[in-house]
Amino acid sequence: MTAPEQTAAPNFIRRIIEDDLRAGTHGGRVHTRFPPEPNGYLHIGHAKSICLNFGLAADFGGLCNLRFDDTNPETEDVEYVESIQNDVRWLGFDWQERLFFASDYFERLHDYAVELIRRGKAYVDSLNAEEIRTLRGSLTEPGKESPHRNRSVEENLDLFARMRAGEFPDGAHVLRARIDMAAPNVNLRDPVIYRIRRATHHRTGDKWCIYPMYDFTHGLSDAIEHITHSICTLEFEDHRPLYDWFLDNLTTPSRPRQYEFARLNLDYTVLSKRRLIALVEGGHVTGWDDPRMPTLAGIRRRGYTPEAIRDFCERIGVTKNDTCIDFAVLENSVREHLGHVAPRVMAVLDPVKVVIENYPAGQLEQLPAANHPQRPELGSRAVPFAREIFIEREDFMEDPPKGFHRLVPGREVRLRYAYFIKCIGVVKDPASGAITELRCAYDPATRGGDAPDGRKVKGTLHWVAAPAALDAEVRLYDRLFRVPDPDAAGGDWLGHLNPESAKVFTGCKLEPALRAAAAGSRYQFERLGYFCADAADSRPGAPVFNRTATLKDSWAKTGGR
RNA sequence: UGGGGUGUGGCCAAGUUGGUUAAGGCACGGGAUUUUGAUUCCCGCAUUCCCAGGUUCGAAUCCUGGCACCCCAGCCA
Repeated sequence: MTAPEQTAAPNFIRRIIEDDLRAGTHGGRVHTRFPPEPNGYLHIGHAKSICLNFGLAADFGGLCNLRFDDTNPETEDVEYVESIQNDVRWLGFDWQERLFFASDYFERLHDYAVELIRRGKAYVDSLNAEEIRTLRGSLTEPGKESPHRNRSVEENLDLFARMRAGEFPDGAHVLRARIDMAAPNVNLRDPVIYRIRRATHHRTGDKWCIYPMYDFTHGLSDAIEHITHSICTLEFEDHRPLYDWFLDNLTTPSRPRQYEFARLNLDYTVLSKRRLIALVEGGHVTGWDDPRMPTLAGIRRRGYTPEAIRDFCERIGVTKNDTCIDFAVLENSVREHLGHVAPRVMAVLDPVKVVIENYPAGQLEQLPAANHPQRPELGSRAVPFAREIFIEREDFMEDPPKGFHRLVPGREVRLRYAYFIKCIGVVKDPASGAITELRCAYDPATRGGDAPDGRKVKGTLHWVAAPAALDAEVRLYDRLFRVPDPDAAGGDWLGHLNPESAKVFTGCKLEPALRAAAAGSRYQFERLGYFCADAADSRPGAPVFNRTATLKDSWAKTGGR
């Protein structure tokens, strides 16, 4: 088990567990589970649940199972059960040998259903979906009983057996719990617990043609696994009476309790499965692992670390409040982690050539550069320097606003780890007026970046020597939507997609050490941000980089850019 | 009066057996340090806890009444 954050913040669920432990409620055990349905990829919202469930188990000396809630074969697929396991593992959690599937319990679940029928607590209804809906009543009016509600136990047993045997077409009958059609909580109005569905299940194949519903399955699966605290999201709060009803009316091996917490909402993105699927299928992103997606696969490809995600989940807390987390909190978590572990390196995204007139042509010298100035133990590397280098186009201005302390005609700046240079000329394309080259002079006495006479310089620029530069593609990602809440912004939520969420820069100039960057490795491109070698598109010797996050930029904030 | 939930600073969130000046994080503002306008480091940032009454020597914490927002009528989970 990894990630037992020692500074576990207090929350209402921890308090419940502490009380249970004190009272010896579940025999002093803590056993949770993360129960995804394998019908989509995991996203950052699931990470909150994963960290909560596995984290609680770890902190209280308990266990956490991974259980797939695979009761709807029509929407589920092995592709998802694989990606989900992969993502949970990546996040840093281990379910050891406790990988379960609700489908493993189909036989037992079936027996529980039979037990319910025997006790007169369930019946086969032969109304169609439309009729059942009508009789269910409305939120303010009670429902009406089905004409089949009082069939005999024998008839119900017979019908249910024949449902299982495949004697009826899909939809012909359903098994319903016999509770209360007038219950103010509509979930209790004789909920359907089994339906006939001839679909090939990704695990049980064609063995079954009847499948149990979530409400019936979940609590019983929890009981079978001896789960103590079954933690789910708020929308299931109304289902808790049902959860309890099944456990109260059946003889189960244990008595789990359900608790609900608020799901995560994040600024400038969408987290509903339906929306995520729409983004993928509509071609608005390149796939589930598009670096702009809030999926764990996307976030991972973007360069986020598991540590950062866990830290984020720790910071946002666990409550029942309906909230929306500021995107900056997530960014802060990655910056903090990457700031500590990412080696520094230099890369010029939008290059403009600089010719240092007084530097010997043909000369190439190696200058030492720290891999992490705050962590000398991470060592240093040699960076080549030459007469022709590239600097960032936006680091030069002919007519700068006040406060701009980068390169300007006649002004001296420092090239990081190299020399002071002064701009002595600007070469432009006569036709367009665009700057094509800058002419500079360097001071040989400032090698390494310090002036022996103690003179100071306001700006320090990153740079890459032209003869040694590695050409590469770098992708700059930004928030997927241009409004904080795409659903509430009016109009079609897709209309709020940020057209600039992915900018591809080709011909970027990187320091040569990056040629060896392994796919997935993360760096800080000095003064620019954190970048990660794309795991899918990088080739040996030819990495492609994704921007994970920018560095904070107080100059940009003042409107300097 | 359908049922269930939630309301503490811009965004999160401690605080819950009523008792000093209402934690902390993010964001924001100011300052120091700085060969990344980054990092780090200080300092500031709710006389007030959805509102209105009430109980009390004392309430974010108790009572009453409002208001706002979220979820529920799948043979989805």
